Amino acid sequence: MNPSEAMFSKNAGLTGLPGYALRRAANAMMADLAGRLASIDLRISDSAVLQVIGERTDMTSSEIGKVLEIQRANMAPLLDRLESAQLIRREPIDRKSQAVVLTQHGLEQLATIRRVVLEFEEDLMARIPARHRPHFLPALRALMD
Amino acid sequence: MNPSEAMFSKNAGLTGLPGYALRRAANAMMADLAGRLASIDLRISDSAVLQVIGERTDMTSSEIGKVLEIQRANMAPLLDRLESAQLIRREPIDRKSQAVVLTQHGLEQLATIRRVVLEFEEDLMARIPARHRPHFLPALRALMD
DNA sequence: CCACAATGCTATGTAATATAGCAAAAATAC
DNA sequence: GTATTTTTGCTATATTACATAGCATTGTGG
Repeated sequence: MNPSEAMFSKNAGLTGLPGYALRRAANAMMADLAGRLASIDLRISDSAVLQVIGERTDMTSSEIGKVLEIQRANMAPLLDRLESAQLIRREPIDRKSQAVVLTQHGLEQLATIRRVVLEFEEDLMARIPARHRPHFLPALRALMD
Repeated sequence: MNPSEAMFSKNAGLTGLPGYALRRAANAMMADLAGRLASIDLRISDSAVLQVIGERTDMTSSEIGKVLEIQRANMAPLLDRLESAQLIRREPIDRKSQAVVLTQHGLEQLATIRRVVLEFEEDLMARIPARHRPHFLPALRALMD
């Protein structure tokens, strides 16, 4: 079934449309992941930030933002939150920039995050029938730019 | 590349994770569609509601909500907005329920919506490499429930 | 008939994302 | 080396989707 078939057949409703299905699947996935992260008091975007600064210790706020497509304006309160929770520290690089680095507690939480996220990702893939599975990520990446 | 490979290789960053890629793809898609619908002053969820009541003229607010997974509480302001825009009317069924029906203007807008959405869906599918394309919707539907 | 469920709704909160603007510092162009 | 432009980090605020709690009324099944 292609989009125009889906639009004019009332069988599947809007769920026959890939764009609509994409939205619904993403919502369900986000709710699932948010639930899993709630137990460690983190939001989805918090965990994404912690994951990227887990690799490098010299990333600035705007670099993190570029990687995750989070705008500078939104990074500020996000990092404030992580700093209040003692998960990160801001360390001056020069008089303008600052590195965002994990604290000890942040490093410990990151281990948990990695476990939770990995399990989540595996559960997600497991729900996709095997023959479609290898095509899923490549298709998404084509849509991401 | 499977999730655990992706989590511990810094090549792809988080975009190697299907869940993260799903979120990013959905965001990009939503922004695109929202932009296309902005020209006719509609939100994505507005257009979804108009599309479902285009098929039947006897749906109540809560039935629409069930189909689209929009909660009753959120249907009220949404329908208010569509009613102010003269796109729908609420017609009493009994003293409790009411049918949500398209006005003449709503019917005209629906034609535009269908055109815009169909074009959007086709553009979306066109961005996915052909070999992955047939697997995309089935995979998403497996994740939706 | 009466307990229970459904309907439509208000009020409110949360999360992700967006825009506009700003001061200071750094990078660059000349 | 000074001048212009860009970058950085930030505040304030708005938008959109979605969530929870509660409520009065009405319909329905035992």
